[in-house]
Amino acid sequence: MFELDMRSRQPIYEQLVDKLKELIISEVLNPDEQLPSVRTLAGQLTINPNTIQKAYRELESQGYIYSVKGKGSFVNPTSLVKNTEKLVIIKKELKKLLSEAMFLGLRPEELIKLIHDLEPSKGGEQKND
Amino acid sequence: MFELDMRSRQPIYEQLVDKLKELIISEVLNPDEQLPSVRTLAGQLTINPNTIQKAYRELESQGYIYSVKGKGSFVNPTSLVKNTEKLVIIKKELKKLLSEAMFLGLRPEELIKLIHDLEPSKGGEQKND
Amino acid sequence: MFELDMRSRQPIYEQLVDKLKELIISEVLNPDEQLPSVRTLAGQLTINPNTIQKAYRELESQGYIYSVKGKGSFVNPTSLVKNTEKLVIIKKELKKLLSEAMFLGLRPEELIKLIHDLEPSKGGEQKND
Amino acid sequence: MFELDMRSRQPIYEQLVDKLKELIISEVLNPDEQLPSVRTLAGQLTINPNTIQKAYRELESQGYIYSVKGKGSFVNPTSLVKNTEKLVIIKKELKKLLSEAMFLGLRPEELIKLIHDLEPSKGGEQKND
DNA sequence: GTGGTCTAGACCACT
DNA sequence: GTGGTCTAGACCACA
Repeated sequence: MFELDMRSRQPIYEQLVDKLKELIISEVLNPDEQLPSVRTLAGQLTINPNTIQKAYRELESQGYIYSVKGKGSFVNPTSLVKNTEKLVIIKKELKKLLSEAMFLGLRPEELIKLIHDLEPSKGGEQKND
Repeated sequence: MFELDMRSRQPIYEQLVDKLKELIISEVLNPDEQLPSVRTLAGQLTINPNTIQKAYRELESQGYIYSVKGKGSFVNPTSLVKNTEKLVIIKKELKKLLSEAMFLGLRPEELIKLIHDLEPSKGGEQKND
Repeated sequence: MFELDMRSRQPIYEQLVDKLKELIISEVLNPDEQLPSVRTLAGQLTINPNTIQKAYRELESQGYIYSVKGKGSFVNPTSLVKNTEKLVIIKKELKKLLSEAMFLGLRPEELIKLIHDLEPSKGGEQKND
Repeated sequence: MFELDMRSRQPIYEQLVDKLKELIISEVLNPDEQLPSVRTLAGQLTINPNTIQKAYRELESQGYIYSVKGKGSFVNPTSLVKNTEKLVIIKKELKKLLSEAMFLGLRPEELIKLIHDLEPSKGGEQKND
């Protein structure tokens, strides 16, 4: 299910955050759906439960999920996630990446294609590599 | 010349890499032009030469510059930079950022605007905040 | 009657405590009035009786209700609730919240409005969201 | 300097977050001032460095401080902290606390006094019990 | 069973 | 030296 790269420079918990965000954004995980428990997921991925906790906590503070003691962790309804401040930051990062990509030869058409692939109508159909 | 934010979360050497990439991409620094030496740049910016070294090494491994022992570091002709493997990675990152941005409510129009801002005026006109 | 948010971060028993306090404070529940029994309330809300128990125990230790073995739980006459120690704690918390709110830009006028909203209509008129 | 209650129900790291926020809000700690290092503070308080880290990380994600690898943790300029979403939450909490306080006999005058004590002009003069 | 806190101790990345 | 990540293992609170 999850493919973690233990040798990556990117911390494991961040990889987890990214993967889970992806699943939430692409609506593979639906609002109020329960996530695997900290311990179960830790068992499956053979990593320390604390690492999963850290990822879940990060997702919670970013508004993607909520956790309830004694019950579990759940996906937040999307309406709660919207954060305008974050959008500003992301746009800045996009700008940087875009200029580098175009320098390296990314053709605008490809870019447009990339965008269309992400249109909401597609809802999780697209390949992921 | 360089404005480094010593208070930024982003490590100084990464800021340097980004700035230098920008200058190369926007062709402020031309192919085969010599970069300032590690020591002089360190002196100008009043930071540790090791930090500059690290930035130059990173740029070299990414193909943006080349170093000649005893002479200095130089900008690579752009044709050599066009690294398809790198493009694949960047496209993946773009995809991630784009889908998150759209999830958070970025309107496609804004995105198109972002792209157009970068394309025609490639000579370094655009503001960067 | 009670609207519990099963998805809230706040433990269910605490939500119960808050709701019941509200009802007592706004005098919807009058002194010496009997509260619903643990079991019936548990049945109505379809939650575990232990959770109700815990809420009642908490309210009792805070002086808002009293329990009589074999008979049930009852609202305390308000005079008994006036616990100066408790007030000290609450004032401390208020101070903390107030200073943070003002640091984040809460204007004193808004604060005054908040207070006036609570004072005159004490009978439970105000909206609670 | 810090008085931590190891027996409190409130987690240590949260107590730390509160104390540090207080110091930042009351401008005892000034913008860009360096906080004690994770290890030093851990040593002084004889608690685990990880616990300090957790507190610092929380403060960072709330915008009160920023941390730089290899350099240390620093107080953020206040302008960066302002977060409107958080204000909404705080106002809701204030409402709850206020109604409880008034039920317990807090006189409006005392409340007004509390507010005046916090006016920016006072800047950290007030007693803290 | 669930999430959450804390410790002790190791190791990495950055300056 | 600094912050940051990760593990192993203990214990608490909630349902």
